[in-house]
Amino acid sequence: MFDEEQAVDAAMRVFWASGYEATSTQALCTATGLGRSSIYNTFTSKRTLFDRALHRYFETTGATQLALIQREDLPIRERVRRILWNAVEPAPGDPPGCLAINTAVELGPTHPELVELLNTDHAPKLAALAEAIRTAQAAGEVDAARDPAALADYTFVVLGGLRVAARRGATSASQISVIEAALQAF
Amino acid sequence: MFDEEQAVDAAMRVFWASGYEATSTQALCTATGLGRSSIYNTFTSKRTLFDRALHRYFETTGATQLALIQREDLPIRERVRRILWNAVEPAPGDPPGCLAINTAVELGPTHPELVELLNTDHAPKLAALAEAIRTAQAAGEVDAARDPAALADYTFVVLGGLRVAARRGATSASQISVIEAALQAF
DNA sequence: ACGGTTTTGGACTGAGCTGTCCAAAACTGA
DNA sequence: TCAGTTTTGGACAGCTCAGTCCAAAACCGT
Repeated sequence: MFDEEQAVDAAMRVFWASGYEATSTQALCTATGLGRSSIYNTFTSKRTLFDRALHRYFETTGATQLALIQREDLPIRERVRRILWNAVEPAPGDPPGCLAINTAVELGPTHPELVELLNTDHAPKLAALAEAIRTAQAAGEVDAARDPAALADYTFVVLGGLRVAARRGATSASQISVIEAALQAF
Repeated sequence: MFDEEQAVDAAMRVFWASGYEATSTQALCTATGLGRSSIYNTFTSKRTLFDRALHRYFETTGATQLALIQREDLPIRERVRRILWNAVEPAPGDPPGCLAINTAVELGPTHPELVELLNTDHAPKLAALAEAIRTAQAAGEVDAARDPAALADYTFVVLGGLRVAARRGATSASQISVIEAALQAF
């Protein structure tokens, strides 16, 4: 009767902004514009809806991120720069930070199955970036002595750090200067 | 009647492990070994106890961190390495990650007064590290063209990223290789 | 030892939470 | 149009939550 994906999207933004525990089912009803029946009929439980929201987040952000990693027309340093820039130019209407990181921080130690979910989303991006760095090394763009997997890991750790900073209201200027500092490691 | 600091310490670890919202007052009673009366008599509310816990976290971790930043007998790169190593060798009995970062992520966007609190703790460490880097530049340890404040900011962003990774159960090996990659930026 | 204060255990309160239920409304195919 | 199914609103149930209260116990200076 209603657009399911649209409802998941609205729920996603609430979880993203406020976290899992702090989000009430009432807040989800308000945000989606649906009644409790509709939500529970369609999504079974708050937790299931959260999982759907997380999957949607992966699909929407993961695809563009992966595409960016594999843009071979750009030098690797530029690709990494643009990955990190996602943390300084949030799309309008998006809450600060990153739902995946919020989830890892809030629920990681207490919900191992979510950690696994986060990892299965993360692993291919990590692998793709490591592979891209390896190619860049062959082309002489990056010092061949460096470990590509470590550099890929490093990149996402910095991205995570930027996303944490965003949750604290870091200024764009500060984020940008951190990115430039981070790129010196390449 | 009981050791107040010890109670705050126990509460701190529960908040640190599970987050603010997911921690019930009952869990705080169990962890501290106190009854509800004692807790509410002494700490007024869950939120006040959380603030106390956060302050305790600042005092215990902030002091050693600041001391490390100012250890002029060590080269700056080594000091930064040791700062970052805090994320790979957690003290036994400490939950994974960092209470300050967990708080920024979980409560930052919805509780601006906590962000302010986090910032007043963070600012002096940032300033001290920037100053230490400036001194290191004068001694020729670090490229003088780099912006000390940006490098200091960068260091703590990486630390934050490592702490997020720790919440996802990152291996020590991965954390260490990220640290070594991060140090290349200096 | 003892009167006065402080602290404690644990029952209690009211609010808010997730999830259920059902009758009415809306939709469907023929 | 109309029987049959699906979806919806909103009341409801059961539970857990943060916080209160009070009588009993523990503590204290003298």
